[in-house]
Amino acid sequence: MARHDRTRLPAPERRRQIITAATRLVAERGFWGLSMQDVAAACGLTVPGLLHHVGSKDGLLIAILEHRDAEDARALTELLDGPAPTLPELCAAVVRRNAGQPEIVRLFAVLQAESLTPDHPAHDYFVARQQRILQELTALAKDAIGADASGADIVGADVGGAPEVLARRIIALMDGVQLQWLRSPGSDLNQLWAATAGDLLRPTMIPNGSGSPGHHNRSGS
Amino acid sequence: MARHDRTRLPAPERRRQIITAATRLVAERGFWGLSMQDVAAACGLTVPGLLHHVGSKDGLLIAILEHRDAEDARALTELLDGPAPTLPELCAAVVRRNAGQPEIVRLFAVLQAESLTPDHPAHDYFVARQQRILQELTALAKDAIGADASGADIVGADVGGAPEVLARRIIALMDGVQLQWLRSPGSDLNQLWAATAGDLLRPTMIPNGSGSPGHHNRSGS
DNA sequence: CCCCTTACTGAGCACTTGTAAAGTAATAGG
DNA sequence: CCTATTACTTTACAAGTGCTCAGTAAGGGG
Repeated sequence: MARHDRTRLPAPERRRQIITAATRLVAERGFWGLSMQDVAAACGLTVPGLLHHVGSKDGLLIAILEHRDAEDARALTELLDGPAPTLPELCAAVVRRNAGQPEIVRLFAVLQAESLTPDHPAHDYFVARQQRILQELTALAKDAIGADASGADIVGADVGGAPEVLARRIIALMDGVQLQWLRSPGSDLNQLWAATAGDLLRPTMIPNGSGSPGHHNRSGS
Repeated sequence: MARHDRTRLPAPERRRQIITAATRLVAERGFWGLSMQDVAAACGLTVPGLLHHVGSKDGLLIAILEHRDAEDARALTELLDGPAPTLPELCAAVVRRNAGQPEIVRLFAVLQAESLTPDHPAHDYFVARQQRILQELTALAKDAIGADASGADIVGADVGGAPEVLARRIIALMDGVQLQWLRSPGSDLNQLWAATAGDLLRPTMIPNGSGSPGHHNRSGS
């Protein structure tokens, strides 16, 4: 059990390793199902050795989430460093990114469901996250709708008056599609999203002009 | 700990009590986070007493899921005993029912996420369930599209050719909306669903004419 | 009445859980 | 080279895990 390899690592590096390993394990078993022993073993050190870096099991989860926040913020600002992105652009970017990291998507799917209980250590985190995402998307949706407020709606369906509703719909659809994607191992998230939800945003989704606004012809799958 | 009340119950009744208690606990903590001790305590008996009825922890989960299957089948056939339901009718019925039992919805949300891992005891169950629901909805979607194949599509958005896509979209949307609903305690699922996804099916959704299409007032958060 | 089925308890097994305290050794700075 | 920091181990603990086995007592059928 106890590794005598004595490969002593500097703190930040070991921390990164820990977070990486723990992320995978939490995505598989959830937080309640996570054992510090498994994480420690995956990193080649003992449990107290692990605790030296993260303090406690809750501390480990917090570390994971903070790391993800930082990572996502970095990747997102890099991915959208151009001018202010439109709503469809942002959706496309997010989907494209998520398609490449199923483990991360699963991490959030599992944790999001698990943390519905108020006494889950990540409960507050996910409440705040949900609220933040909803606000951001609502703002973008307002732009998307307002830009085309002339008459024909830019989105494929009736929005119902509030851009918040459009934001909620997008969030719900993405969560649901991602769940389906994760459950069918062979599938591609990009395809699944484009087929299932693409035409809700299609008109402005493709910058280069093949898609003329107004009508979208029903294309084969 | 050990109850001396000696309230001895007949097997089916105790089983029902166990399943009810366990359902609530699994919905809160997931299956990995569930402890037999908690279930036993909630039923006022000891752990071996509980094991006498369900055999093992996995057996308990199986019992829960089987009970839910039976219960859902019963409620659904009762709710739709009329002629063959259209797709919007079925959606409305499901939503209306789910709105009244958030704990059950949460049970499935948590378990569905947790069981993404193949070694979860409910993995196969949810794979099969997902497949079954998709087939059923696809069949209904085929009818819904075919019935209105004349020109204007019955659904609010481009279907993309395959009724399966419409089914997938509905499933995804419902899963996502339910998640949002569960996370904001005050909200009403009926409203949330109508606002977020209603206009995807609205045209045929309301048989009796009170609801004129076009507007629905915005629901609160 | 008795007896036999059965719902249930008590004790205990062989772990595993997260965490604390104290000691060891590798490394960086002077 | 020496010393202070610190990454890490060993040991230990108290509690909790699912589960087994043998026993007890309640309730229904004869």
